[in-house]
Amino acid sequence: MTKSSAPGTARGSGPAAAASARGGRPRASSRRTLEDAAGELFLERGYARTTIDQIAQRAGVGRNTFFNYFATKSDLLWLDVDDTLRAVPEVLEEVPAGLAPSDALREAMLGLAARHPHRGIPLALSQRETIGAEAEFRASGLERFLGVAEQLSVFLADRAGRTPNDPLVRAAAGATVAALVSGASGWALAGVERGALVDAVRTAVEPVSRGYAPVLDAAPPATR
Amino acid sequence: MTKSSAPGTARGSGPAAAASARGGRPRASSRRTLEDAAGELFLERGYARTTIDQIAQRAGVGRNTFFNYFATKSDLLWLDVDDTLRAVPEVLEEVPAGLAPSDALREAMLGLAARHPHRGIPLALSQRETIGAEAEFRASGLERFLGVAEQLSVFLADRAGRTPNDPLVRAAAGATVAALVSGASGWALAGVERGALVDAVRTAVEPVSRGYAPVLDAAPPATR
DNA sequence: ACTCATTATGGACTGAGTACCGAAACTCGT
DNA sequence: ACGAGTTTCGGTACTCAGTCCATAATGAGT
Repeated sequence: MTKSSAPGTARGSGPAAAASARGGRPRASSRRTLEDAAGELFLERGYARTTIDQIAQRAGVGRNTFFNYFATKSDLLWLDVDDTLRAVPEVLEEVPAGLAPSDALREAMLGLAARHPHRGIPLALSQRETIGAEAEFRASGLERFLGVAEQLSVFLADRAGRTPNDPLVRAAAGATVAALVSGASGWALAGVERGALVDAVRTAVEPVSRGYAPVLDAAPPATR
Repeated sequence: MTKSSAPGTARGSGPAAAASARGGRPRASSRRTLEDAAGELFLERGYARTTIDQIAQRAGVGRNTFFNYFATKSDLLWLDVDDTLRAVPEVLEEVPAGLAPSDALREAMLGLAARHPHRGIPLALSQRETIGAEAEFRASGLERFLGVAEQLSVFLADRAGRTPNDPLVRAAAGATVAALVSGASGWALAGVERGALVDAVRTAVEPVSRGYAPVLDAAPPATR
């Protein structure tokens, strides 16, 4: 890998983290400037042919300042998604406690989808031909959702009275997230006339939830 | 990402590719030497702290020769798995034609598992503390299995009379592969007393297959 | 004024991956 | 035996992401 910067720390790593600290030099509002500069350059010359130096330069900022805001170049490809993904813990807490594990799984994904802004489609996807970062986009994306899968494992383990390392739990969490990603990317790739993200996600995730229901909702093995 | 080198081209990219070419300088049997040197160094100093130069040097070979055999440093983490993954197309062809799509999905995964050598556990997993390449290991692994998911989408589309881009198809393929990975890594992480890989994979994949059965095995939408 | 915390920035460094080029080593046709 | 074509080997040089470190700028609190 190299970096990754899980969504939790992604933006958090930047100056935005120390939100309400006392003193300190004020941020030159560079973050948004950097995003914009990067967006322009990606459209102009493509992702691969854009260097971090160029981004920083266009933003009128030092190269190191870039790394103050983003841990990785590829973080720029996931701006909106990271916003949503950072809300995962919160979303998981909001899932009603009474639900069967398999239902809780589905509802968690729907809750996440409901949070995502309607226009929050990664540049890399909506302008894929122009930006041309297929490979790096997928790689950096997979790591993000792997993080989600891990959180989901813990959540599911709790709800199902099993351990997070239970193979069944991990498989269910992984498959669910995979379905989520498929649904979401299908939605994102649909034209302007795409429906609601929640619907796309439901269609994709439902079967997984249903499939794991018999094994997941049954009483966990006696051995704890 | 950066490189990736899909399993199909992974080894193929190296000299081993031009198997039965006519003339040319003979390979100094370096491939295996490089693998061994890398393995030693990874155990000695860990993955991250091992440079390609060091590997090449210990193997008594030029740095460039390394890249003749491996496209990426992380390829070294997946030697055996790549062998198995390269057989995916073949495995898919061997899945009986009469099966329902959801069953075909499961059988494909089992067929793949059956091919994998019993001792084929990535160094990075069996020696994870020593090697310490968690992040890069996962990242490079995810890409590989994403490749599998894509092949599986095409396969499934064919078997289900749908298109490979059908959201349902992609979701099913993705979820299935996710389950496969969960099962396989659970198996790999189990101690010496692990059972058969096929069994672990079956347990993980079964529910997904079963879950998608109703939607997948039904007649595809009239519109094409 | 002084201290502390935070951000900005510049310089230097590591290491992966790429490009290019010429030399070695082998096959084959003549 | 010789030359042509082909493949591997290996060196030099380069690009660029990401890290480290030291220093200056800017503000809040006392």
